Amino acid sequence: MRLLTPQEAATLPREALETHIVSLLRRCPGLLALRGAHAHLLRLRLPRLTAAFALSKLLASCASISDAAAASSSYARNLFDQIPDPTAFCYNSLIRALPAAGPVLAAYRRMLRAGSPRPNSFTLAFALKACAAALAPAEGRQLHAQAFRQGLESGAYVQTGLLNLYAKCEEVALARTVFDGMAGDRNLVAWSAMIGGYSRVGLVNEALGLFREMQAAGVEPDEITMVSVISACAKAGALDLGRWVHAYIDRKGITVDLELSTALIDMYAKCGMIERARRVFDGMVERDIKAWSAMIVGLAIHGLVEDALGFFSRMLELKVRPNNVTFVGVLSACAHSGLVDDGRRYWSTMQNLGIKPSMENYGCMVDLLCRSGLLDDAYSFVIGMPISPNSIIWRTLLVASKSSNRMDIVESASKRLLELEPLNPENYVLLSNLYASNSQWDRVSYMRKKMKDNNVTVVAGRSSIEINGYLHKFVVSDDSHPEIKEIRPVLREIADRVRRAGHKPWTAAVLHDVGEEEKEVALCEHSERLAIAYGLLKTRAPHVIRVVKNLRFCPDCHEVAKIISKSYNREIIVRDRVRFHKFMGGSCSCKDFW
DNA sequence: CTAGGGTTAG
Repeated sequence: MRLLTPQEAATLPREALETHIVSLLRRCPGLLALRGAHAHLLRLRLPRLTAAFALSKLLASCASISDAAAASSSYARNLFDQIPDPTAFCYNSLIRALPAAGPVLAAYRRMLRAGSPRPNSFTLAFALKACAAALAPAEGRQLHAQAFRQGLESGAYVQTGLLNLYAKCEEVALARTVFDGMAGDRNLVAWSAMIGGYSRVGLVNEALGLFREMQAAGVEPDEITMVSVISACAKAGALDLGRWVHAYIDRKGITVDLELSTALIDMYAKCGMIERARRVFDGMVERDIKAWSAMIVGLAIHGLVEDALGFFSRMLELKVRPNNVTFVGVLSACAHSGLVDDGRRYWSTMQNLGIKPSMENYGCMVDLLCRSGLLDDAYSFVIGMPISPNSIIWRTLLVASKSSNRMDIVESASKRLLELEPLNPENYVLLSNLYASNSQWDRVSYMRKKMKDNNVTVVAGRSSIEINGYLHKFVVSDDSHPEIKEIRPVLREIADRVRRAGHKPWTAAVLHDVGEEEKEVALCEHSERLAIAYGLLKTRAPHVIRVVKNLRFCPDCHEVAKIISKSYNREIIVRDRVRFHKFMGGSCSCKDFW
């Protein structure tokens, strides 16, 4: 577009000048461009009112520019301070441009203190969105109270803003309260936000149930709704459901856009159908870094290392810039097949690309070194990390030190782990099992004592299985399932077969502090066995029994699943959260851990 | 000027 000269600007009417300002700012993708436009507008020596208009519009543009939030937000603050009588629109724009919940709340309070203008529903909607993005429910609650005080709580946008805030912060019950309060005017956005909230925390049946309710209420889903539904299936490993939902998407002619495709790739990969994931990926018209990353991570999960690395180079050739998540895929692929040198090379590639390693990236490197038996390298790598290692990293190191019988590393790593997380039951399960398998009984009882002293109780093992589109959940020794009477005999038979197969009814040392005779009961009522029993009861071969388990350091569930598989001639896959041991060529089975 | 979506290590 042609820029105006000051002489031209002086002769133009106000409307024309404002049009010029608006279309000029529309062309500003980043902070630099915006500053350029700002300088141009200053040169025009606009009349007072038009200048204020320009500043407001400049401020509004700050929210949508892509530059580092910090730089653009301080620029936005500067602009705001230059506006003599900021309107509500100005405050709203400022709030939109601020990066964190704290500053947003401060700006909101400043507006209240000024007395005028009053916040409107836009103000609250923006502020709530900022709190949701920053995962700051405390600040959000304050805004919730404010919404009441300002009489703005009934606005549709404020309500969905609140709903979404709670949903994003995983406060599902609060989100539901808001949702229930909306009864009459729930629109597609509200339904989607609520479904997304359930999906985020893994309440798949609730997400799916609400999805059905939504349809019954005559609200037609769009691609955004379906992303949440599909990712709920991915989280739960609900393959049949996921396929049904995919078919539904096709049947309804819902656009499978970039985000939905990515969700589908993730779902198929996490549910074990990597070929379908790949087909979705191949069918995409555009692929951004998240799509590539989902695909690469999916391939890595399945141990398809060459493919994962091949996709990575193809991605680089297409000039798509990798991010931390991409390198999680690449590095974990290397770790899964012992490619230490390649892993190290990718590590420096990452640094050369200016990507600051995330905790997960460090974790991948530790895992890579550990799996290759380079315990000393792994240990010095952990010690040399510029950020303080988290508990996952210490546990990775511990498990590997145990397999290599490096009790010296176990010693110091366990110390650090318990300092870091003295209240996490997972750590005690891990450590006491570790010492038990090394016959260090004094250590085992020390762990128990420490647990007791710290008032730590063990997390129950939880598993789920999908039957006919419904997810059945089981907890250790849980008899609340409506069909428990039919499940029990199957369980007993499983226990018999396990014993006949010569499997020692050994179980986690602290998980069940029980006598010998009770041990077998505890063993046969492990959650995954309950789930497998239910699967045997409800399905016939060749239906694959897929069970999802919550605990990673579960001592023998995969081994037992294998025995049951063989004995019943059924395919049984036990998956812990995302990893399929079936595809790992044994490299990741519990046997190696313990 | 408002609200809902996808990828992360053990």
